[in-house]
Amino acid sequence: MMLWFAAMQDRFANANDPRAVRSREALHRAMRKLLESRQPEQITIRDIAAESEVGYTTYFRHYPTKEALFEAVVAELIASLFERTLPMVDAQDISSAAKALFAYVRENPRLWITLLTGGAASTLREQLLRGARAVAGTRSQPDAWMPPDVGVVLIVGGLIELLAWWLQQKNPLPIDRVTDIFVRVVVAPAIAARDAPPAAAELPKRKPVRRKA
Amino acid sequence: MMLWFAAMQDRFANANDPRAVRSREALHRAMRKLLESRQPEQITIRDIAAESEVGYTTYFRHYPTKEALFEAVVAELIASLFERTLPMVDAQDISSAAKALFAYVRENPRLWITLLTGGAASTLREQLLRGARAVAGTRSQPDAWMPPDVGVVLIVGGLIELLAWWLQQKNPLPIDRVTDIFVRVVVAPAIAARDAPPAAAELPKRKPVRRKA
DNA sequence: CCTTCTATGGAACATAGTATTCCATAGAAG
DNA sequence: CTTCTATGGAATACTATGTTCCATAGAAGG
Repeated sequence: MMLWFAAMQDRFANANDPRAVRSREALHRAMRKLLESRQPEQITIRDIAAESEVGYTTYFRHYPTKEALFEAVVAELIASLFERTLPMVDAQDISSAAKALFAYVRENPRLWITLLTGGAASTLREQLLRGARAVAGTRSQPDAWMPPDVGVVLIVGGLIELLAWWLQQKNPLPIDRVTDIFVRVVVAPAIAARDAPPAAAELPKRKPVRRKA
Repeated sequence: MMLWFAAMQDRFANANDPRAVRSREALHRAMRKLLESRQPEQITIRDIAAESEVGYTTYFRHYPTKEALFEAVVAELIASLFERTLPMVDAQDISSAAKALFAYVRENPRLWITLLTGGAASTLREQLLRGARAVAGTRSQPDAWMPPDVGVVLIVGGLIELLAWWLQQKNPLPIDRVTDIFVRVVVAPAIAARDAPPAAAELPKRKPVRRKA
C-alpha cells in the first residue's frame, strides 16, 4: 500500500511499469519513423501520438516537451553509434571505426539526413561532441599551438558535414572512398596539428581571378 | 491614377516607399539586436514589432513569416562578409581573407555566436555554402579522388565550427593564431586533396586505450 | 495648398499547437 | 479478488501566427 503520497503519482509514469515501457518504446519508434520524413520542428506532438497510437495526454506523462523526446531518441542513436565504433577507436584503428560508422548511418539514410541537416543537426552535433570529448579525454593544454579541444571540434564537425554530403548524393561514393577522405582530409590534419605545429604549408597558388566590382 | 488594380495593393508594401524603407530597416535592426540575446526560434514576431516600434500587422506587409526576415538579415550579413573578403580571395591570399573574416565577426560576437550555433547555424551554413560555391565555381569532376564540392563543404563547415569555438572562448586566441589554424588545418588539406590524392598518411599510433566494457 | 494614393497601426477574429485538469477504464501485481 | 496506477479522452487555458477591416497620417504630384 504505497498510497502515502498519491498526489505526485499522477504527474509522471513509473519508468518500470510494463505499460509505461510499451508507451515509451512506441513514442521512440514513432519519433524515429517521423524523422525519416521531416525535421523535428515540422512534427507535432499530435503527430507523434497518432503514429505511436499513444494518447495525446499520455505523451506528457513521459516527456514534458517535444524536444525532450527528440533528444532522448538522438541520445539512443548516438549511444548505439558509439557501441559500434568505440572498440576500434580504442584500438587506434580510426579507419575501421570510420567505416563502421559510415556503414551504420547508411542503414537508414533518410533518418540520418534529417539528423545531420537543418535544425536537428545542432542537437546531434552537441551530443556527438559530448561523446567525442569524453573519448578524447580533453586534457587542457592551453599552451599548445592548437588547443586540443579544437581538434575534437573540427573532427566532429567535419564528420557531420561529410556524412550529410555523402548521404545526399544520388550515386554515393563507396564506403572505403568516403572513409579515406574523412581520415586523410579531416582526421589526420587535426591530429597532426594537435601533436605538433605544422610547417607553414604554402597553399598552391593559381592565377588570380578577375571579378566584376 | 494607378487605382486600376487596387485590390492587391493592400497585401504587400511597395519596396521603394520611404515609409516602407524605414519600416524594413527598423525590422532588420530589431532582428539583429534580438539575435544578440537569443536564437530566432525564441524570438516572436511580437518581440520584433515591439523592438522595431513597427505595428504587429505591418510586419506581415513586409515578411510573410519570421523565417523570411531572419533569412533576409542573414543574407545581408553574408553579403557584407563577402564584400570584405572577396578581393583577397580573388588575389589568392586566403590568409588575409580569413583574417578579415575573423576580425569582422569579432565586431559583434554575441550576434555571431547565435548565428553560428543552435538552429540558426543551418541557415547560415546554407547561405555561406551557396556563396562559397559561387566563388569556387564548382566545376564537376566526378572522377577526381575527392569530388571538388566536398572541399567547399569541408572548408565552410570547418570555418563555422572554428568561428563558433573561437567566439565562445573566455580568452580568445589572437586573430593571427586562429587564422593559422583555419588555413593550415582546414583549408590547406582540403585544397591539397582536391588537387591530388594525398599519400596514405599514417595516423600517429599511440598506445591503445583500455576501456571498461 | 489640395488631392490622391498607400503604408501604417490597431481592434477583432480565426486557427494551430502546447499544456493541464478531471474522470472513467483497463491492465499489472500481489 | 483487490489495489494501484497508466492510459485515453473531454474540456479548458494559453500562446503565437496570420488575416480582415478600418481610420489615420505621410508621400507625391498637380
